Order: sequence, then C-alpha cells, then structure tokens
Amino acid sequence: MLSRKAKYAIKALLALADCEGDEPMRIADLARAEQIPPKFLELILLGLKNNGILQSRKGKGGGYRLARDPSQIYLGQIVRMFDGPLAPVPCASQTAYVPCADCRDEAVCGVRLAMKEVRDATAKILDGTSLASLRQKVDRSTPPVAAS
Amino acid sequence: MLSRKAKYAIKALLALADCEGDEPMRIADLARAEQIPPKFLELILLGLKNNGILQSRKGKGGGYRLARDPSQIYLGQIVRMFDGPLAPVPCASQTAYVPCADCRDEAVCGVRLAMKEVRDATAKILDGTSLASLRQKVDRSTPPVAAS
DNA sequence: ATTTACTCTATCGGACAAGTAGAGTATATA
DNA sequence: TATATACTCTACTTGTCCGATAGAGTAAAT
Repeated sequence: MLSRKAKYAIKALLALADCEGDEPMRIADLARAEQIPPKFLELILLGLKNNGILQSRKGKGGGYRLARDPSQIYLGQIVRMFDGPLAPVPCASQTAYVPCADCRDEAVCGVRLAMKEVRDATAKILDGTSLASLRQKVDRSTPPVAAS
Repeated sequence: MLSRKAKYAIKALLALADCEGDEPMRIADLARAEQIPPKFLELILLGLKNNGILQSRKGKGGGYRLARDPSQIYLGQIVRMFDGPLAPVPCASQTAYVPCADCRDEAVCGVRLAMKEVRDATAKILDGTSLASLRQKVDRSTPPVAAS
C-alpha cells in the first residue's frame, strides 16, 4: 500500500513539474491545487527538500521548486523515501536487505523467490519512471478531445 | 508490505503441497516445521479453510490438507485474502476499485497511472504463480549439489 | 468415555499512519 | 529598520491495525 505521504509527494512533484515557470510555488497554493492538508504537505515538502529533490526560498515570493530536471526525478526514489523498500518482504529487498528470523534456508524459500520477482517488476517500473516520462504517459493516455 | 499472515499462509501451503501424502498435517507439526506461532497459524489455516483452499479433519489423526491440486492454488488469491487488493492505491485496483477523494480528474492522475502499472505487473506474477509452479522454481533456482 | 485436534470469539499491547499545533527563523520589501 | 511573508522544526494526538495469545467449545476417532 502506498502511503498518503508518498502519494501526496508524487502529486505535488508532478504539479511542480507542470508549472515550468521558474517561480517557486507556495505550500498553500500547492495544497489547494492538489487537495492536500496544508500542514501535512509542509512536512512532505520538507522531507523532499532534505533529500535534495526540492529547493526552497523563504520569505515573500518564496516557495518550493524542483532541484533537478523532471526527467531526472524517479518515482522509485520518492516511494522509497516515504514508504521504505519496494520489496514486499525485507529478505527480497535489493536496497535494504534484511534476513527473516523464521527461515530455515533462504535459498529454498518460495516466498522470497516469488516476492523477489514482485520487487524486481516494481523496481523496474518505478525506477524507470521519471516525473517527465510520467507526464508524457498521462498526456498520451488521455484521449485527444476537440477543443471546445 | 506482505503481512505475516500472508507470508505464513504461503509457507504453510507450500509445506502441505510438499508432503504429498494424503494424510492431513497437524497445526502443531506445521507450526514447528515452519517456525510459526501455533495459535497464530491456527487462525491462518482456519481462514484458508473458510476460503475453500484447505480441508480439515477433526479428532485423532486429523489435521489440514489442500482442497485442490497445488497447480490450482495461486499466490494472488492467498495474498488478496489476507492483505487485500494488490494495487498500491485503491483507485488502481481491478478487483476492488475505489475512487480516491482527493482527485480532480482520475483520467489525468499520474499516481493512478503509475500504480496501475505496478498492480498489473504484480498481478501477472502472483496470479500466474501456483504452489506447484513455485515449487518448481525453487527446485530450479537451487543449484544442484552433489549428494553427500 | 476419553483423548485428540480443529473451531471460534475475545482480548491485548505496541507500532505506525495521518493529521494538527505552535513556536522559531530567514528573507524580501517598504 | 520594521513588518509581513513563508519556510523550518519538534512535539503531540488520535485512531487503526498487525501480530500474537487465551480459553472455552465442538467434532471425530478409538
């Protein structure tokens, strides 16, 4: 399950990637646009900043903007930052491997083997999807509508 | 994250699939073999029985056995039974779709789009892996060792 | 009749997610 | 320099759910 934090983070980042103006966006505006509790979003954006994904400016005219190009920000990093490893079980994680206590012989563990497949598939998707490519996908998946 | 319940369930089912003797296995034996708290396993096996995956026999010589052939029991069903839908967000679920409150326009939601990919990949793996095929995979992935 | 083993309900502690509150700090602008 | 603006940070609350345990009850074999 994706946490609200991760979900909100991705939504906010997509919004920031969209408004390509170099002007930073305020927390309050972002919160209103994406229907996120403002104080909660505050926490999330702070986290993103502390992980080098956002830059901030204080004071009047301040706010947040992306620290890198949208094509260089991958969902995998965001999800891991808020929700931890992608693998459904710690013993199947690549980035945060932890053996499990109950497990006679890991090499013969069916759960681990199946979950490793799930992890690999998930990682392939999330580490291969940047804000930029996700935006493109959304555009492409939306059927073109005649201008009204 | 896979819950302990789902994990224990898969391990227990694999053990039951392995000991192909038609004799039922007792909770206590299964618990010992797989390092699972017995009373906890009890709950899990009961759940599996109530979902038609196991059969039970009471009294002396009783215990649990698979209700179907191992090739007809898929991980997807087990995981969903204990952990709910596979999709990381409810709005990306196929079997238990629920729209999310915060979402101006679902058709344009990048989170949903990306998570639908994750769900599809996960479902393809888990709904395509039976106890029997998982067992084969384990056998194949274990490097053949000279008999000692 | 008695032992064995599953059946079911209730309960508990602890962890963690989601959200809130409020004091503090840096910056732009008048 | 004064002041409003807007980010920074810590702490706390509240509720939910997971993992696990306890114990009384029921069915079946011998």
